Parts: sequence; C-alpha cells; structure tokens
Amino acid sequence: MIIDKSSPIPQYFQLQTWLMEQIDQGVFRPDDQVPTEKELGQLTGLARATIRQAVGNLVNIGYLVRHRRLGTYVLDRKKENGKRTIIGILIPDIRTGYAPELARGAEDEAARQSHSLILCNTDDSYIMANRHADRLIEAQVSGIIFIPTANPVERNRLFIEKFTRRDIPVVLADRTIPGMAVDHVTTDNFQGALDLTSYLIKMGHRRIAIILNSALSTERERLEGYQAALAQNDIPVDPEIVIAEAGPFSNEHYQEYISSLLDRRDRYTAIFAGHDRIARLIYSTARDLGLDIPGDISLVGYDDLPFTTFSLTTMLQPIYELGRESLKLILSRIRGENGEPRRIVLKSNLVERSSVKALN
Amino acid sequence: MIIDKSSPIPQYFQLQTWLMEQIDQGVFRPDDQVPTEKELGQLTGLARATIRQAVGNLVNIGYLVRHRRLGTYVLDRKKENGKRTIIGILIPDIRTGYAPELARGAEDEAARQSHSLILCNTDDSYIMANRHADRLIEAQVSGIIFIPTANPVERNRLFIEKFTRRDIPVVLADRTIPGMAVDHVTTDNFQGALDLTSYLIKMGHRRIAIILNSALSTERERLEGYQAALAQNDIPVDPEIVIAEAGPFSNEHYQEYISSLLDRRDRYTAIFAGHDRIARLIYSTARDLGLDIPGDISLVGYDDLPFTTFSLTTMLQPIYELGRESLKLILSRIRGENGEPRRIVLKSNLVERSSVKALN
DNA sequence: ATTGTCTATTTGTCTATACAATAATACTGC
DNA sequence: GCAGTATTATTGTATAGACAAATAGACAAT
Repeated sequence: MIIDKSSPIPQYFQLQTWLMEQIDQGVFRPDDQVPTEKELGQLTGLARATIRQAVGNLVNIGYLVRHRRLGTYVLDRKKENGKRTIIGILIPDIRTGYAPELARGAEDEAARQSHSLILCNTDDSYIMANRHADRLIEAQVSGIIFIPTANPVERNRLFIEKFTRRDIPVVLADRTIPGMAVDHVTTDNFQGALDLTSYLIKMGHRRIAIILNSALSTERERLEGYQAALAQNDIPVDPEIVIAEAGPFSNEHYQEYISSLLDRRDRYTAIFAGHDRIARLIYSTARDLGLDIPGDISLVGYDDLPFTTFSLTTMLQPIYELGRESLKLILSRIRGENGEPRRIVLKSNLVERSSVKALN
Repeated sequence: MIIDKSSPIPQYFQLQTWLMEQIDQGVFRPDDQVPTEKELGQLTGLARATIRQAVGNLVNIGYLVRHRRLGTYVLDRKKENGKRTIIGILIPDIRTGYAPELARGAEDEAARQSHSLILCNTDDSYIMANRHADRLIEAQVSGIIFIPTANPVERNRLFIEKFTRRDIPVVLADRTIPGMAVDHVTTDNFQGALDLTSYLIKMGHRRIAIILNSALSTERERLEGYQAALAQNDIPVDPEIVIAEAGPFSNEHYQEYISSLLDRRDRYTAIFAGHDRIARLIYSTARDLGLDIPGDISLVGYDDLPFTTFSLTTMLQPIYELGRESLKLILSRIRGENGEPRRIVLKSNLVERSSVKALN
C-alpha cells in the first residue's frame, strides 16, 4: 500500500512523497499525466481533499501542473530550470588581463538570450571561489562559467562537484583542469606558442627565454608549444632561461622573476612572455634599467590586450569570442543537451608589431 | 461586507485580496497577528476550509506566516526582501575606462556582505538599459547601482522609475541626473577640475584647451571647475578651444574632435582632457602627427587609469571606493533605511607625472 | 466548412465536521 | 519557588459530499 494510515507522518505528505519518488525515478515522466484525483482516491483510499493537498503542494514547488478538465501533469524540471535565467561567471579579477573582454563577450551573449550574468572575482583563490559558490547556489544560478584558479587540481575539482552534484552545469573558460571531463572552451595555446616561437626563430633568434605561470593549464600548453618549436629547429632548451613557476602571483612576485631574468640577459636575445601582463612588466622594468626593446632585447607577449602606447608583437586571442562561446555552451547544457563533455578550441593569430628585432 | 457571495470571483480569492489590502494599507502591520481562522469565519461567514485556502495562499507567497496554537502573523516584507541577495549594476562597458575598477569595488563589498552582483553593459544606450531593467526585475534584484547613460534626462528618469515603482532602490554611481532626488555617490569633480586647472595655470599655462562630453554630469562639473579656475585668475574663456559636445561617443567621434583641436594648436599651450581615455587618444594622435608631449603641448587627464607606458599627469579618482560606497549605500536602503536621498562625495587627488611642461 | 450545442470528465470552489498536535498559561503538589 | 500537570486556544490533518467551471470531443444546425 502507498499510504500507512497508522503512521505519524501525515497521509497527504506520504502521498506527496510517493508522487515525488515516482517522478524522480521516472515512473511518471515529464509531460506524462499522473492519475486523476479520483483514481488517486481509489489507489490510496484517501479523501479527495487530502489528495488535493498533496498534489497542490507539488504544484506549488513546481513538480506538477494542473489543467482543468485535462488532468494533472508532470512538469519538465529542465524546462523549469531554464526559466531561472541567471548564470554565474567566476573570473580571477575583472580588472586584470583579458577579464573585461571575456566578461563582455559572455554578457553580450547572455543579454541576447535573455539571461543575466553574476560576476564573481576569485583572485585565483579557491577559498574565495568556494564562498562565491555557496552564494551562487543560493541565488539559484542555472549554470556556471569558471576560469579555474591557480590552485591544485583537487581544489578545483571539489569546487566543480559542488555544482554538478546539484545538476548545475559548469563550463571551463580558457584554462582547464587536467583529468576532469568537463566542457571547456579555450584557444589553441600549443599551436599559438609554437607559431610565436617559430616566428622568433625565423627572425634570427635562437636563444629565447620564456617566463610563465605553470599553475595555469594555458601557459603549460604554451610552454609545450615553445619546446616543440625549439625541437623542430634542433635548438636545445636552456633550463636557465625557462622560468615556469607555479602559483597565484602578484605583480611583485613576477617582478622578482623578471629582474633575475634580466640579470642573465647575455644568455638570450628574445623573451617569450607567458602573457601580455608579464610582457608589460618586462617592458617597463627593462626601460627603467635603460634597456631598449627591441633594440637590446626582443619581446613577444600573448593575449593582445589593448595598450595603445606600447607596440608589442603578440598572439591575439579571440577573448571576446571565448566569452561568447562559453556562454553559448553553458546555455545549451542548461537547455538539456547532454552527451560527452565538449571541447571548443578557438584559433589565435600572430599580431606583428615592433617589439621584435630581426637578427639576420 | 468583505465577501460578495454572488460574485463570480471565488470567495477564497476575495478574502485573500482583502487580507492583502489590509496588509498593504498598514491595517495589519508587520508582526501583527491577523484574526484567527475562527474569527475570520465569523467575520466573513465562510467555512474554515475556505479561509485556510485564502490564508494558505498568502503564506505561500510570503505575506503571512502561521504558528500552530499561536495564530497567523504578518510577515515583514522588508525582512523577506533582504533575503534575495542580488544587486544589479549597470555600467556603460566593463571593458572601458574605470568600469572594471568600479565593478571590482562593488563586487568585493557585495561578497563581503553575502550579496551577488549582476553585471549589465549599457553602451550608454537607454534601449539596452531598459532591456536589462526588465530582466533584472524578473531576476528579483533587491537593488540597482546605475551609471546614467549619456542620454537625455527624461530617458534616465523613466528607467529609474521602473525600479522605484516596484520599491527597488536605485543608487547613481559617478554620474548624476539633474533634477532627480536619488541617492548618489560621486567624486568632487568641480573641485578636482578647479585644482587641475589651477595647477596648469601655476605651471605657467594661460591658454588652456578643454575637451569633454557634456552629456555626462561629471564632465559638466569639470567644465565648471575649469571655468572657475580661469575666472579666479582673470583669464577669459576662449570658446574656440572649449569642445564640450553632448552624446554617447565612439573613439572615432572623439578622434575628429581631437584632430580639429590639434589643428588649432596655436591658440593654446595645454589641453585638459575630460577623462583619461580622451587623454590617451590625444597622446597617440599627437605622436602620430610628430608632436611631443609635453614638449609641444602639455596634457592633463582625469581618472588615473592604469597605463604604465605613458606618464600622464591626471586627477586620481577613488573609483574602487566609489564602487564600494555605492554598494554600501544600496544595501542600507535594501535593509530598510529610508529618509532623504543621500549624496556621498569622495575626494580626488592630483597625481603629478610628466605630461605637463613648466612654462615659467 | 463553420458555428453552435451538448456531454462527459476533470479540476476548482466550498461547506460542515472531527480529531490531532502544539504550546502558552494557569494550576497543583511538593 | 519549582517541577510537573491540566487547560485551552490555535493551527494541522482528514473525511464526505456538493456544485461550478472549463474544455475536448461528439454531434447538430446553419
């Protein structure tokens, strides 16, 4: 029997629970009709008012929908979920690097599709990310765009599971998390770095320093691209001029690495900066030391941030598109598309300006 | 009588409506007990089940709360309102000018107080702002931080009323709307411009050009500060070198104004740029024309955006603080503080770099 | 072919009644 | 004074029955 009349649990509540179970277990599926009130009465032996109370509660919390004369139907949770039109985006810092461009790309697409974007700054800290996570769940976001923090894989994994446990889809933007099967939108960092390094080699540079943050998947891929380009040209890697430390770094930290790199400038003729922000720091540090770029040292960056005052040869990443594509992907998941995790890779383009001197 | 038995409107609904009216009109106030089901029965002549249906609905939508044995009480809407922890922020473009800094200031304070921030880009267009508005209302934001668009006062007024009609408080950040009594957080643009112009005069400049967007209240105030400084020093205003056009401008539009201003460079020795973004454009345009700053023309800006590569003397606005204060203010309103619209003015500081040549 | 009418079914509204659970308050016994 | 007990008002749960309103679908009228 469905209802235990002797139980202290109210009978309407027993019926309500039973109905929810049937729905959750797929016995009653979305858009199916559930038994009519009369049938439920025969099934349970309860009075119609009691049945109405149970069904009414389920209507209130969005499990069922009633149609006069037609019966009561199971509501499609996914469809309902799609009605909450808020998506969370977790970015290290909206003020730095490509963050504004990415956020704008995502927001434009969100607005176009009648969704709103909650902005969260993580400062690359998993503690902050987790605080945001709890708030976002409470705000009933229906999806998450996440730029993984510069922290161990495990930390990022736990963060993501907080959402997936609740059936809230997550898309990784730009950076990925090794070993995790999650949707991911990124650019071709390996190919980009390979092209960029090959360009330096073509310009006559053979001793090329590189400085990057190896806590970030994107920059690790760039390192691999750099190594591949050297290998293709039979140039051995000089570990003395490969600075690949892991961590969430402040400008001050980078400054130290840059200074020590500039101290060893007899070992190389060009620097590959892991991203434009480092490139800018290198530029201003070099200038303060009286060094000319590209006169004394050639320099390339990665990102193509807007500078206007400093003419950096760099790899243009389609960051605005990256934001848009991330949002499109998360929306398709919210709308119920399931299947294998997808990986979208956008092409980058070399932008040749005047921070590289030809040596040949 | 409260209930019209002959009406086609269901009696439970009539009772429900009546109760809501009593609450909204303050007959039953927050935390008051409403009549017990028995009393309502005597009052209306309805059966208890009907009364329970009416009251039950009001409990569901958050008007009332029932306590077994104690009675039914009016819920404090404000208290409930405070539970929705989302605030909307409408900014022209997260990618340009001080927007990232402002957004970060607001988001940090929001996170500190367990609130979330929905980011909206308006591109200074009231059409986009209105589209966002509808979405934000649907998302049930409990407050709005708004940077007015570069559009006529009326447009901005209508936008704000959309929210105030629904008891959603609005705080204006940075820019204001003339003639509207709304909370406002800004910087001392008049004093800042006065100081900045006085500085130029102290450096020996007497013919000072100014270029700004007069659609923005902030820049209008800066124009007044500029005029006041000239007046204090008995310098007449030369209308030929005051470019104060109104509109939402693209870089290309500004470029034209700048070019025409640079054509007349015999009439002035220094340019006061209405904001740093124009200053940057002036700098690069001048450089393309072979002009040196400050050698040929002195230049000051307003904002203190991070440049690193171009050393601009400018007025530092505490934008991060502006974002934080805006959020603090909106939260105090959300929490029920009422009273006269407040106006918070933050101090700016002159940052002396090397874009001004001393003429004396 | 379109429009109107009827019928059966299902949910929507409403009454009258009963007992249960809860908790503030008063009372009782020590 | 204080712990336990009884009282009692109030909401919570439940039943049985009735009529209303909407509407899909069948059928009739135009």
